[in-house]
Amino acid sequence: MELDERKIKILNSIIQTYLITGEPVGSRTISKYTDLNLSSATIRNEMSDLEEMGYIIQPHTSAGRIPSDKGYRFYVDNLMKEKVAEVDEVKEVFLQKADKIDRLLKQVAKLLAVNTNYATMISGPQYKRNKIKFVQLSRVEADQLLVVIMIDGNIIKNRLIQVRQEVGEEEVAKLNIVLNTYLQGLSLMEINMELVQRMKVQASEYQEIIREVIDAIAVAVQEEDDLEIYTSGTTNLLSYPELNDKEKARALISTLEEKKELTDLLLNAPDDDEGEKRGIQVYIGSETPVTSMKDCSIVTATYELEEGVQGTIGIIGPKRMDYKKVVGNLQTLMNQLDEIYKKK
Amino acid sequence: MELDERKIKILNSIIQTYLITGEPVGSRTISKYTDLNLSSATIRNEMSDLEEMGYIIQPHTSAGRIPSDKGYRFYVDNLMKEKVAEVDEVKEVFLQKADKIDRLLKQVAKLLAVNTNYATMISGPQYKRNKIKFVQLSRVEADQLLVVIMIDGNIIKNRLIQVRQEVGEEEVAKLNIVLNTYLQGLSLMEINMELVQRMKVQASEYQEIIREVIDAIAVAVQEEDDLEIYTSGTTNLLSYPELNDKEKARALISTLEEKKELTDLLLNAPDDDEGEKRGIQVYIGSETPVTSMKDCSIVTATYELEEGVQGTIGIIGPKRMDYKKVVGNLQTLMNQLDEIYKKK
DNA sequence: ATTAGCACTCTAACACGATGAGTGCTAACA
DNA sequence: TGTTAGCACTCATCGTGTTAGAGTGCTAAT
Repeated sequence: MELDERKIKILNSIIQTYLITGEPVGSRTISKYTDLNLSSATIRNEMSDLEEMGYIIQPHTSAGRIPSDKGYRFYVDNLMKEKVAEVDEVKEVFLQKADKIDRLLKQVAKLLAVNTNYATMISGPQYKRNKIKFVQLSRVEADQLLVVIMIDGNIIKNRLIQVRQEVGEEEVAKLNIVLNTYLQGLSLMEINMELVQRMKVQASEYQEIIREVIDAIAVAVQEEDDLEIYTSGTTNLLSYPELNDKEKARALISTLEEKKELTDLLLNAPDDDEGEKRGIQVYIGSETPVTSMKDCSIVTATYELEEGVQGTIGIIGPKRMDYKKVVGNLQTLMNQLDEIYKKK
Repeated sequence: MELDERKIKILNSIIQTYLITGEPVGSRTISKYTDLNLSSATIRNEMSDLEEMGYIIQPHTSAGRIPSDKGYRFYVDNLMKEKVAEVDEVKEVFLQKADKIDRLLKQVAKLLAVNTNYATMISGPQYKRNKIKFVQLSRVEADQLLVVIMIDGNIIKNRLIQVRQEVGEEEVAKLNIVLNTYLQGLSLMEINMELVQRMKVQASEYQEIIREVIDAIAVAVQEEDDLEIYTSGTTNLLSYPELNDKEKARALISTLEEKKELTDLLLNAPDDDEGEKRGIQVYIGSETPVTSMKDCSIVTATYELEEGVQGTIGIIGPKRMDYKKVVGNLQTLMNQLDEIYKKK
């Protein structure tokens, strides 16, 4: 059987209506509120076909139809014309220029959650590919040093290290010079053992400290489990009747709170492909890798602050989420980010 | 009417039973499972009295009784003998010695949530009374400086500042000396204008930078809105039937997510009074200052890591929460904290 | 190919009665 | 005077039966 023009129109109608009402839609509704001028009986036949083809589902014998995952997928891929989003507020928020990046991310998450009325999550940027801007060693106590590492993108990490031998101010100053001469401008991957050896030679009796510092840098920069994920609006999900199985809702919000499971989702996001849809990905129902979200849909987008500093934003809602709006929102958000961070 | 020995025993029985079952308890249950050897009829009379006195409530005519807020209050104040908690795991967690304090707090929150099956919240420590351990100024770009501030308790704050005039490495070194000579060992309150003036004189043409740095310190140290609050186990609350009004549950979890409203609760916690109950506070039902938690009880405790570095932990559960266990848990937790941080 | 009409199915909503837990009251008892 | 047995009463809960309405699938007519 083929998906002809008319079937597509009907399918679109069904999905549109369902997105708004959240209730199964019947043949009569479609017949009345479409410009096709067909009787409900005809629609019924078409719907029967659509069901057979797997685009829609009947929850029970005498109910209307609701879109299946396949139906939503078709909608997202072919029928949806993106809305130009009305998120001008975004700009406002960014102009406050939150200096600390995590605060910014929290704001974005919240803004999106309020705007869309879905749950949002956002992962902090990954630094791995980044270069060390400078390293600063300071003496706290005789046997305690503070390492401050600044990475491209003005991200600052601190690390406190204990050393066995005592060090004085002058040595610290000397070490600072060594460290910066060798490390500045390097990414973590570029720090190899040969380099470390050379540094150790330079540091003469303070080899151990060099080793400690390198370790600290590695930990601070890599810090896989430091992947911060901020969520917002999780309780929005409680207001969608299709998710009101209590146990499921609980599991869902729990995953959002735990955050562990979300990492996969956010890290495996596709790269920014710079096309119209720039790294925007839609998971529908069982397409998502997280089991507790089988009844939801997730839209993710990859943002990039500066070269190589990138993270992911995700929006979680019911399968009948307003895909247009969500995608639109994300798109403008990405643009805003570009505008502010890249053109700066 | 007086609350005699027998009435107290009965009240205690009712509360105990209700804590376990979560269902209204009837006269017959008490008569059977108490060593008072009284018939249900007698119990009924007594219960009638207790109701009149306001300690218990009848949800509807033909149901058993449940404790009122007043009843719980009496229980907490007079009847409860604290359980010695079985939170030896706490020690384990602490020994991992999470170097970053916020990670530690998250762990504690989670541990408590898992242990008690209630929701927990924990506020990061307040630094206000703390002394500056050292200040470190570093040159990032010609017109961009990084201020690293370390406070007692090894808490590190970073601040990036823009300056109008350009500064070279030597000036930064000089400024560092000035800053540390004047500021080391001072608390924010002790930095007065006179001191700032003296520093400015020393810094000669770099007065502006001194001002900027002081500002940065003030912001970084004070940072009221930076009060981090971590929550955990919020979804635990969904499993208590008495909180399953959907709208209420939503509001409740929402407050926990928003965190704004929690600040009052956590900041106004009473000081550590070093007695047996060391700063542990119990809010029952309508006693709490947060409206969405009218149907819950909250237990808060104040912890202190080092002199002056203190914050608050809160546990939120249904009114029939296991007060003994919660208070016990918090108490051992406090002790552990003391042991590890103070005796060090 | 489309449509009107009809029989059929299924859910949601409501009423009804049975059940049982629990109470309050009264009268008898120690 | 305190305690208890007994009984009538209340009320939430649960299962059942009924009804209304929405929606379908099929068939026959257009």
